Amino acid sequence: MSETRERILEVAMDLFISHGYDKVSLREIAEPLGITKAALYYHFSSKEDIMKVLVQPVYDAMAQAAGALDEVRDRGTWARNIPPIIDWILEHRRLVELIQVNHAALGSMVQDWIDSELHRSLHTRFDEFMTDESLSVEDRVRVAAALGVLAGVFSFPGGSLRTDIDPQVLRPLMVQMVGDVLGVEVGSSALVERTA
Amino acid sequence: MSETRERILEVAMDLFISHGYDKVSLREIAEPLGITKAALYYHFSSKEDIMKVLVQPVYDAMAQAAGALDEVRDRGTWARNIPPIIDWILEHRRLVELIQVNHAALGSMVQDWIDSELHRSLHTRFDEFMTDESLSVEDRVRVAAALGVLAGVFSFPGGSLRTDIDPQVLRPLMVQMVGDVLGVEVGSSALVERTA
DNA sequence: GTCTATAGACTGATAGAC
DNA sequence: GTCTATCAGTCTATAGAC
Repeated sequence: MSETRERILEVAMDLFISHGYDKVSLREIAEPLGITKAALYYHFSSKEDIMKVLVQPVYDAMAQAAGALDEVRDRGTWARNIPPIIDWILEHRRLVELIQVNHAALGSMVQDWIDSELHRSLHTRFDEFMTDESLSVEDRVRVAAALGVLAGVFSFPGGSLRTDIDPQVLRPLMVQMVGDVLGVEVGSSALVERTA
Repeated sequence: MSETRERILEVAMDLFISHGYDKVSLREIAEPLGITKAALYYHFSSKEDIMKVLVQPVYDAMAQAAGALDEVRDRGTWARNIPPIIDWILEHRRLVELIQVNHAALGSMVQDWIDSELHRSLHTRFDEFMTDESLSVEDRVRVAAALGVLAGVFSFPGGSLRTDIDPQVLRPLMVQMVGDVLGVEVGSSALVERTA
């Protein structure tokens, strides 16, 4: 892959996080790279395309995670799949930030993407889960809250948590907290369901 | 307060949540009200002013909460103050959504507001908290995660949780989950203390 | 691969009539 | 309080030279 293309993605990632997708112009992305905005169109078909390429890994990961969680919907299964998810998040902190900050911008983009590709099935799957009457309200709310924990750690005002804290310290804490919220033991080795 | 002004705020709230602040034009706000965008400027000094008026209650509430939490920084104190916060959130779900969705847009606005008013002290207070070395990393992370729980319940993809679930059902669940994350008992005893 | 130049559209905001 | 008309600015995207 082209060297310039990579650098465009890096600069775009930084600016989309710090200023937000909508506020960033193509001129602002091109300038620090020493090129003009017109040159960007050689590497990407549109501004939205840049964002799409950036967040693609997230949807890939979500599709994979959703697939794993699809078959059995009990807390034990969730618990088993959580540590890898947390690892993924810790390795892609910037990506989590990108999505968190650009909630609104991504919202309208996904509306368009949803008509094609796997986004449709992914969106449907999450929606089905949250409206699945065979699951208790408590279970569904707790899953949403667990995702809130994972996202919240990186979106706290001030941002000091994002940068200052060692991932090695953060990981066991996150595992513990998600376990607390889901009401299950999510040990690195032992996976014992906590019967309430 | 003017009737039209109220209706402008309602329409703006809806649109800012569903499409995002940046994507909503003044024309789109005025049209459903049967007026032109120029008329908006009689009621508000700018587009940003509309947003500012909408989110003002949040900062007021945050300032109040921060004041209460300022004096004693132990988990017991946090626990005692959580139920009222949850009540506030449940009564202002739309407002939480508004902030959640427009993270990026609000970010750059707050940058400007911070030079004046109480926003500066509020921002400083949160930042101090998160970098306070006298608190353990675990405590700080858990507080951030607890906020993630509160926000996460309302920002889950699909939005079914936002609308479908009865606040009366949600409240004890949220109290329980925040307690789980903070590692404290936020039981019914604390609820009784609450002044309705 | 990158440039200059420009099209084409939309936006927030203001001026002034009623 | 609301209107019409308009300004000045910004943006994405394209055309075509090099």
